[in-house]
Amino acid sequence: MIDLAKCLSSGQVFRWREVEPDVWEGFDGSTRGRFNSANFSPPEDPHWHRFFRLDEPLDLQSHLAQMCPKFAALPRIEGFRLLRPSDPVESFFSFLCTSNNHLSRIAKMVEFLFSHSTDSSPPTPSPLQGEGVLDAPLTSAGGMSIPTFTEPELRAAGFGYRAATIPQAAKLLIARGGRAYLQELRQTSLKEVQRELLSFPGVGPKLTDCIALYALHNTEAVPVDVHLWNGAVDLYFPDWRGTTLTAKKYEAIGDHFRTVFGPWAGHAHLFVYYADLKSR
DNA sequence: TAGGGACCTGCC
DNA sequence: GCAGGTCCCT
Repeated sequence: MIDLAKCLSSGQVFRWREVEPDVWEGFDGSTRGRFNSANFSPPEDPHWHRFFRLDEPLDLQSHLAQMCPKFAALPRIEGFRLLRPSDPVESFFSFLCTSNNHLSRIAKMVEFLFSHSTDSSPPTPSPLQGEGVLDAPLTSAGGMSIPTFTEPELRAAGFGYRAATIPQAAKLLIARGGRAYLQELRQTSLKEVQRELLSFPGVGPKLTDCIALYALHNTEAVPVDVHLWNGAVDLYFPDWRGTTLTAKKYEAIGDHFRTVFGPWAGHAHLFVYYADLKSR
């Protein structure tokens, strides 16, 4: 059993809305979805099979608890799963919107970036169709473009100080090969990925690991935000209670998760993160 | 290395 | 005031 609402509203993906009670609508890349969250079972389609990671244990939390007794102390989070978004460009820019930000505003910003770039929307002229746009034009063949808005446009749309970094990051991404560059990074070690992503403006250690985990499917990545910090301190680093997160500690937390959970570190992080998110 | 402050906007 | 950080400067 998958808790669809929990999965889609937990900050892994940002393009889904509950359009009426128990009905969730949104996009993964250029693929549209409309699902009922009451008694949800994913469609047989290979696309959604990958998105919901159905080749992985259904009771993920128990699977992880077997690797770590302390992890078993977490409250039960029913039906929760790590998602596997298909389009690295979508995830890349989505997480660029998340720094020091709230879920509700993130969703609006992500919608602004991508609302014109899916094959279901009418091919109205938009800044996305300007120069620098990669991949297919906005046709029924699908394929999402790279957002190439300018800073004033994003300022006007309420992006705040991220209005400066997002166009810069887009330029750099395009210069490095765009979507193909990100897809190549899927075959690259986490260390190397971190080095690459950290060189983007507006991308620090936390966003680096978010992009590694969700855009690149590197499940060794452990994004340490305030919630994961709280949870990790409670669970594994009680001596650090009352101290602040530094670069050293950031690294140590990720290393600990990787030591204990190996390639399931990213999955484990999600439960620790979510448990703290809901407890405060 | 660690600590402190600014930064857009919106909600508590 | 502070938030699901980053960047810049002591």
